Amino acid sequence: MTAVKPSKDDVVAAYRRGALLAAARGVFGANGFEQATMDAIAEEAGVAKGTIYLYYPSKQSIYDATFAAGTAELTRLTDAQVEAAPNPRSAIAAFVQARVSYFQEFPDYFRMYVIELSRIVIGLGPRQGGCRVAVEDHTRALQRAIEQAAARGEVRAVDPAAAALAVFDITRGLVARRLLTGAKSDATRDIDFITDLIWAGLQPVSGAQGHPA
Amino acid sequence: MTAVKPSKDDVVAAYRRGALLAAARGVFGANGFEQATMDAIAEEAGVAKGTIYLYYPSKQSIYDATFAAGTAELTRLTDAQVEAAPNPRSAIAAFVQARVSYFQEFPDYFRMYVIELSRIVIGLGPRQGGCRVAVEDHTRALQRAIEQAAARGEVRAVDPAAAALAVFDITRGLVARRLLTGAKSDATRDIDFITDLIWAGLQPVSGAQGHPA
DNA sequence: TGCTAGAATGACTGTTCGGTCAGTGGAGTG
DNA sequence: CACTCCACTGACCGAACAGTCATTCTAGCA
Repeated sequence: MTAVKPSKDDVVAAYRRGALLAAARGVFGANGFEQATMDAIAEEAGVAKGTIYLYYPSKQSIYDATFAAGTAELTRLTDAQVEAAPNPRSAIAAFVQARVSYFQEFPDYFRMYVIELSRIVIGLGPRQGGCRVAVEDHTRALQRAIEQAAARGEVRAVDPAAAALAVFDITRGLVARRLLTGAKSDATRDIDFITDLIWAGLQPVSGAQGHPA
Repeated sequence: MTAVKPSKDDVVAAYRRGALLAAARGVFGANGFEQATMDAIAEEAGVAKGTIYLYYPSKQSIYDATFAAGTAELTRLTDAQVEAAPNPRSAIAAFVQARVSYFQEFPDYFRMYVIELSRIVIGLGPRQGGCRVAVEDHTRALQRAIEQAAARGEVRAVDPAAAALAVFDITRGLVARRLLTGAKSDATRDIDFITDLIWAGLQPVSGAQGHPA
């Protein structure tokens, strides 16, 4: 509400915060939360350790800020692409495409993301709720697309959440494998494979009844 | 080669090792490698910390032993179920079923497993190769089943490895979600959903050409 | 029962790392 | 130029923890 004009100091502070976040993403991505040290982040950012504490009160807080920044951007991009898709099949493709390319652009964020997902499973995530919501957020647009398609009879009457999560899981696995093998190749083939597999899997009629002997 | 009869001491030692492994699984599963402490494992096992070092030379080594034990068992069970399946569709169902039930029985192992997979992505896994192989091992039987089905024309000519990994990924996600929500309900519905989705997705004819407008 | 080997113990050590704060230097001001 | 202010620094502190080892306990034997 109070519309203060950003002073020079504010701008400098914002810049510093951004630089710290980028450094933190590199260090956290390369080492995970526990193995990452504040000294390493400081060195990466080219400042003294104490300086970080002028901008973030704790290791956890800079971690959270780093993760949240990436998550917000990823969600924004994914949703935009999915919602711009002209039809359900394209929506699936768009979902996979958006995430693969974002993760490929920021592999350090992807590493943080993967670790965070596994921390949730353990139950010691940073505020257990925080990231659960993120997964649901990331999945929501796709889920809605599938829901609508089901309503229009373009796909089987499946649980849209389960189907969306399946795409989510496969995509995550794909990105992980591409990152590991250092795949620089175009991801189009992989994305098409996933899209085909799921789209075919969701078709109304065929296949589902093949439970012989 | 040297067939020594197991002495009483050997038996006691084996028992002790087993107890330590079970305690370690609980602690590592609940905390992850870094957060887990040798003191906690010792307490869980009801021995003094020094005792652990009589059986395992380091924290890393007891971790590795714990993880390897679970992995070997999981692989054995999965392969057995998949190979016993009478047809490809059942093979997929068997794969998912075997893993869901094993993970459900040993949630602590599942937590270690998930963390280990994410460590690989970071690149600082325990012997980077160690677990890569595990994923391939776990996937191999299913992959072969899909391969054969493709050869017989029962499914589309897909990349069997990619298809198997897709099932792998979805299954992992399913287990994670069930663990999180504390789902005690029968997993049959979920397993059927995955099986239907993938089996339909692999069908020879239909679906794949739905790229309108 | 007394003796002994070696299993088990847990206090201790060295190190690592998150977080602190007294001190410094340089930009802004009059 | 002198003075002030504060962003920045990095040596330091205390806690946590892997791993050690001198000591204690105990099972098995004579």
